Amino acid sequence: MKEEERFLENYSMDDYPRPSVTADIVVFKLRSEKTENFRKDSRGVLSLLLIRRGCHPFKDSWALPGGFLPPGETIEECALREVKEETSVIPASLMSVGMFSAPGRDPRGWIISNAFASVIGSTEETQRSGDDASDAQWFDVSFEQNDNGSSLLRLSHDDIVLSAELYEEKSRFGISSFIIRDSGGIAFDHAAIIARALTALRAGAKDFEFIFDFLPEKFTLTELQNVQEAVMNISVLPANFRRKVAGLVEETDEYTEGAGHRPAKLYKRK
Amino acid sequence: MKEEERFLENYSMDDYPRPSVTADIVVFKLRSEKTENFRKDSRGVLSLLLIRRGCHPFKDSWALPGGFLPPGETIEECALREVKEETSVIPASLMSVGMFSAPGRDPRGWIISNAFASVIGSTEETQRSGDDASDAQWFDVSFEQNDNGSSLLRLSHDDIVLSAELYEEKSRFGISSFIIRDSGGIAFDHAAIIARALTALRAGAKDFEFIFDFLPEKFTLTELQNVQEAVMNISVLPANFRRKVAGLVEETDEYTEGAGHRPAKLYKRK
DNA sequence: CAAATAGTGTCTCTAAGACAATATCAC
DNA sequence: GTGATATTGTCTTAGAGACACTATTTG
Repeated sequence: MKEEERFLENYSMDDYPRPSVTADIVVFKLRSEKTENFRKDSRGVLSLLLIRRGCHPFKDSWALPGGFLPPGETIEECALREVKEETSVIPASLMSVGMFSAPGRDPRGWIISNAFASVIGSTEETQRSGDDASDAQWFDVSFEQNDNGSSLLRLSHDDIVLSAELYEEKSRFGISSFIIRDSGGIAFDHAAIIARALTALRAGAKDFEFIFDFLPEKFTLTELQNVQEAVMNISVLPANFRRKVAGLVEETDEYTEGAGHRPAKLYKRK
Repeated sequence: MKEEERFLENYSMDDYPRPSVTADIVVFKLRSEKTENFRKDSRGVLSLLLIRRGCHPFKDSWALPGGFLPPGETIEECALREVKEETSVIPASLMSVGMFSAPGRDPRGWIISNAFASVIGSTEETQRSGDDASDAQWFDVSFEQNDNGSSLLRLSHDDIVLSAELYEEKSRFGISSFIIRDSGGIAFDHAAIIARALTALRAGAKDFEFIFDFLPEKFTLTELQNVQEAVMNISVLPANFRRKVAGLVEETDEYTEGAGHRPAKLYKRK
């Protein structure tokens, strides 16, 4: 083993070019939409966090939160730390949605990014995060995937609307990636990252992997159904939804009150 | 925009530490097992490609094929190139199984790896790849996942047997990763990479994403079933399997012959 | 009571799993 | 014919989707 020790002593990383590595995170949250009618409940709207860039490149454009991977950290720890720094909230889930490494994706040079999707719950405290600083805002998400592979991503916050146009390229090898036709003003290749994160989120929501993470500890089944519908952009019948999640939840003794209609039993995740 | 140009001119990547980035690939293939009885068909065995390291570190240990990401290449192109160099065959599929970035995973320093799973078909030509050089060999795969989270990975080639012991750590955040208890002599953290690749392969095989890639263009339904069974380590009833894949395949006019039993119709992927 | 949501019962259709039976070739 | 695999038919059961109906609260 002396030989190996000697080898390692002489080994220098500087002999080969190295890229900078970043973690970019798509932070999802469910925003409660206000309603005019006192009897009508609010619907959940899927939203994600964007940050207005204060420095070059893409100064003043909207971009995903993220940052460079420092030595001594795993890429997951890095992503988690960045979410905490940007939202001051610990996310309920974090999933990798793949590497983005196309040459030229960053004008600063050779910078590749590992993208993550993360979900934060909609409790009191998290509702405020990203709202105090004008440079971090929650954008409502609309993502329509067309049958011919093209898709439209619309992110809106008040009168700010970012409309990106993409198409999904299914290469051989089972790797499908989104190509940006029109970034809609979203910085870097972040529109493609968001599209892939949404696809991953919807795949996860189909088997109920993430839907609980959007809600507080105790919730009604209708609230849970709202999450599912907002994430997947579908609508399902209450009776069927309840049957499907019956095995995944646990009753509590508590009920909602004061809503102008029949109270609902609160459930916990099993 | 002058301002941005000036910024980019003054920007230097050398101001921040950067890791080396590699792509490591788990190349899967189905090996035909010889049979003694002239009437009995051969069964397929799932196997993967390992390379005996000729240089430090882990000299003489078995490791996954892979290499450093050079500038101007995407990580997928890099993985694809490495597979071609090692097997002289273009893989039928390539899927990312995630980033491995734990500090200390490589004794040479800060080196992080994007791992891929890839499948090559079992045509005449591919059967020879990896067999000519004694430093690249196909290892039969046995991967038993226990209910308590521990799992046993056994790779064998002739009298070489590598037995690794791992356990699956399901952290919060939905990220589950394999921790190596005993590497079984497999270099670096490659035992954990293989475990994750196998999990991804099995998940894909459940919805028939990859099973066709193991076979030549024309195949019998029994051959297809053998792939499914070898990859998932299960056994299914022929009648049910045929019904399930009926919509995914297309008949041809050709049949197998000379097998000592009823000939089978050849199918193509639809 | 009216409006709105909460929650249950049940019908149909499809798909999965199990099992039995028949078909066809090479030796 | 025998031994092997190929292929089809059908019974049962579980789950998804659709729809109708009942229950409960607040203004």
